[in-house]
Amino acid sequence: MGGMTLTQSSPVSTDRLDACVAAPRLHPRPHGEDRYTISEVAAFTGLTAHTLRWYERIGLMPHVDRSHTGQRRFSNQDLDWLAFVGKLRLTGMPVADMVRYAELIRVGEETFEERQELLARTRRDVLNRIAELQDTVAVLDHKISFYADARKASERA
Amino acid sequence: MGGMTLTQSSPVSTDRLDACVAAPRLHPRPHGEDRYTISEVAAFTGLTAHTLRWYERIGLMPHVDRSHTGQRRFSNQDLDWLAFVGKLRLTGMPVADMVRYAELIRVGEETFEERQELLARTRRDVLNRIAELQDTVAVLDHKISFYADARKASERA
DNA sequence: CGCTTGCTTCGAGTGCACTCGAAGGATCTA
DNA sequence: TAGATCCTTCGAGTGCACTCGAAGCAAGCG
Repeated sequence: MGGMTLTQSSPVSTDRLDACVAAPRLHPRPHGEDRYTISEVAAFTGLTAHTLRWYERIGLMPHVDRSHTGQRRFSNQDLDWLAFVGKLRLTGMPVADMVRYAELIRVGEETFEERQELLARTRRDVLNRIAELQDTVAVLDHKISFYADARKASERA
Repeated sequence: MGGMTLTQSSPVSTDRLDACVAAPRLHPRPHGEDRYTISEVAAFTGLTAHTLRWYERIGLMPHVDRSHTGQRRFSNQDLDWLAFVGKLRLTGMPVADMVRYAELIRVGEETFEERQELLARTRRDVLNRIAELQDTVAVLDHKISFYADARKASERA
């Protein structure tokens, strides 16, 4: 697990309104020089070249640019997208759902509503997940303090 | 996924101090009648009988009682344990780590410290996970409001 | 010029956590 | 006493998300 240093992701592909806004040095190279090779992207994201090609194959990358000879050239937007995918992965969202979202982006602006709904559903799921985890922390705290008390008691003995 | 209705879990096995305390009706049957068959437990937890036996096989169940003829009879404590395991599973903790914890319980009270440490580590991990998820929610909010704005704008047009 | 990196396609392997089925027998319940 | 439920052991299958290797060839770079 190498990195995924990139964090702030802006809406991708069809919505490039804030592509360069409020992002001082989030990308390895500035707009204009953002034509990364696959191994560069692998280094930045911690994903392998194999996995990056696989993402593209299954439709999880909304179209990566190519050099005149057919080599992949990833852009800052692609990096943003990958960072976003990384976040979604952390939520446990199945890859199939991410692919769905990527498809909607490929289709165009008429899918804004559906995209919003998908993200809203995801958001709801993530909040539920957070609640579950907080619940778990409570249980853990309970048990941890039990052990703390027990050990204090045995010291006193 | 059937259920796992049980939620509050009390320290299990070696620490039965609060076994019946502050738990008015958390268990299907009261203390004394808590000798559940495997299919009952399967119904309560949503796990299959296969999975319950598998948990035992790999050491994830600290010793289930048996009837005089060798059939499993689960106790309320076993149910608590299963509920706890369910919570840990939600955190993404690998089964091997849970087995480790179960082993420590089997060994006895001299492992209190190690158990406490293990739980503390887990707690830390869960808190990190929560932070990541909150981060993700922020990204999601960002994108959702982008789509909301975009759709409002297109309505105005 | 040679080495590294990249491309494609194909297919197999990995790790995790189940999940299921079957054989062959014992026990429980109505 | 019949049919449901339980036991054991064994081994295979599933789904997900990679992960890797190899073949065979094109391109980049020092």
